[in-house]
Amino acid sequence: MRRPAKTPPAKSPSAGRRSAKPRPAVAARAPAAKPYHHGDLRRVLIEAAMQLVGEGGPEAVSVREAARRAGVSPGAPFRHFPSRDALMNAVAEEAQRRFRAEIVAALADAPPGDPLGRFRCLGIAYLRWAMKNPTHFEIISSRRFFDHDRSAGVSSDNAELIGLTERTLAEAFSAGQLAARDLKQVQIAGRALVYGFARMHIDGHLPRWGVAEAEAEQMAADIVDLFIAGIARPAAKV
Amino acid sequence: MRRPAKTPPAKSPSAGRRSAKPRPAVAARAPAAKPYHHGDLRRVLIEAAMQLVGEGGPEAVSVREAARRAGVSPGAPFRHFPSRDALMNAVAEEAQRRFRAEIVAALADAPPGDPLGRFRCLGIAYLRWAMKNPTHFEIISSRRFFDHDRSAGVSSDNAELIGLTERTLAEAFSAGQLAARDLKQVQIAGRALVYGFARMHIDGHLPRWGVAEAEAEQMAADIVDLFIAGIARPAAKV
DNA sequence: AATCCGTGTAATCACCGCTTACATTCACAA
DNA sequence: TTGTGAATGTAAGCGGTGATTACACGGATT
Repeated sequence: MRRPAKTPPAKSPSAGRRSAKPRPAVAARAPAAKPYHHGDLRRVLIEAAMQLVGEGGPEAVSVREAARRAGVSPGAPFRHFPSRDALMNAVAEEAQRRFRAEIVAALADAPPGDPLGRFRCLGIAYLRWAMKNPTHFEIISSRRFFDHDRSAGVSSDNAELIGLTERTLAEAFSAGQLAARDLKQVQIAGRALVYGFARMHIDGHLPRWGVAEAEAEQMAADIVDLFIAGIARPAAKV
Repeated sequence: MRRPAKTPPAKSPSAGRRSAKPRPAVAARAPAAKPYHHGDLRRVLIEAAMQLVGEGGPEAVSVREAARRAGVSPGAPFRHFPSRDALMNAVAEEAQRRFRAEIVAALADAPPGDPLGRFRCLGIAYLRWAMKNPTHFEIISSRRFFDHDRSAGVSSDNAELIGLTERTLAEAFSAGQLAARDLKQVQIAGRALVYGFARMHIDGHLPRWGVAEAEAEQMAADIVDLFIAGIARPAAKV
């Protein structure tokens, strides 16, 4: 369902697959990770699924299509993922990992002396990634693909990000850069702001600014600055 | 798909339907709208779909299940909706209508003298409805179910809401209640804030506050107040 | 060398969206 | 009153999907 007229009658692209199986060029080169039958189906499936997500969003991912792209039978993926949702979980974890990596990297470039500036940097990096990878961000957002609280690895990724913002905010407060009193409120409001802007961008709720997205990114920065100006101590305004 | 073991073999609940068709009690009472075969299938289908959305989110809606609940054959709905998406569009329009109605009603109760207070009222009403009807809000948000720009009726509903906030904001500015300069930025930031908070609530990104949701609602109000304090002229703070 | 378990295949099931051909029944008019 | 056309619903079926089962293969262990 939900993919009615995609590959019409088109004879199976894997005809005679058995004899001509590509076998990702892992012969006698290196033992690699898992040189079993396929080589590394699990990873290939995740990559295929991520590609599908990038092409048509989460709904465009089907186990069969991922199997097709990996060159295996429709039932093979179920040896690695008990269900489609499990595959999506893996995809979401991978996306979350990349998201976190980029945020942390961006923050590493920020000057350590100005907590509020680092907070701003955090928001900008967040929005930049979300707008550049809308479908992947969509997966991360929706709890349908993993529980942010459970799901070991991802939980720590996400928790680390939240902890990072909390710490940065606390430092800004200690440095006397904040006028706002309740840090928890500020933290949640900040998250809601960037999350909302990112999702508005994804969901098509933003005016159709220039196709170049430069305007959207400018607006993203403006929004973050507006928020920060709102919580900053008047004398310390940037 | 996506509903593997729901109604097991369970014999069709519509056995012998033909003779005992309920016919929504519209015999000689009143001409009603469309007392055709079924009575008013279109509306019944929309209501069934809305119920399904309320039970399991947008993904849980299937044309066949809606038809089942309406007591008609699986193909019948396609006489009224050319596709599943068209049905979802109708559901979304209905949800959007109710959303708009509640917002407007809430604003009608607000004192006309204080634009910024009305703006706050807008945000609170928005969040209250979104948190009380999470799945319906989800449908409204996702552009997959209708283009907010096209889709006649809904477009006006949505545009009206946006226009309302713009006007309220402009009034607040004229009244000297705002410190922020760029009204467009403020408007988008405000929308992003409430949209983000609502979606965080839906997507499970908020701490598990009390089950009573009272805490979430309190936090929602706090967030709105924090934002308003951030854009308000210092002397005019509420 | 024999065995075992992880992996992939083939076949199959129920459910889905959607289409087509056919049956029914209301509405309007001669 | 009686046709007749259009609106509505039914039955059957297509291809696609997630998921399960029985079977085949092959590297790793003994």
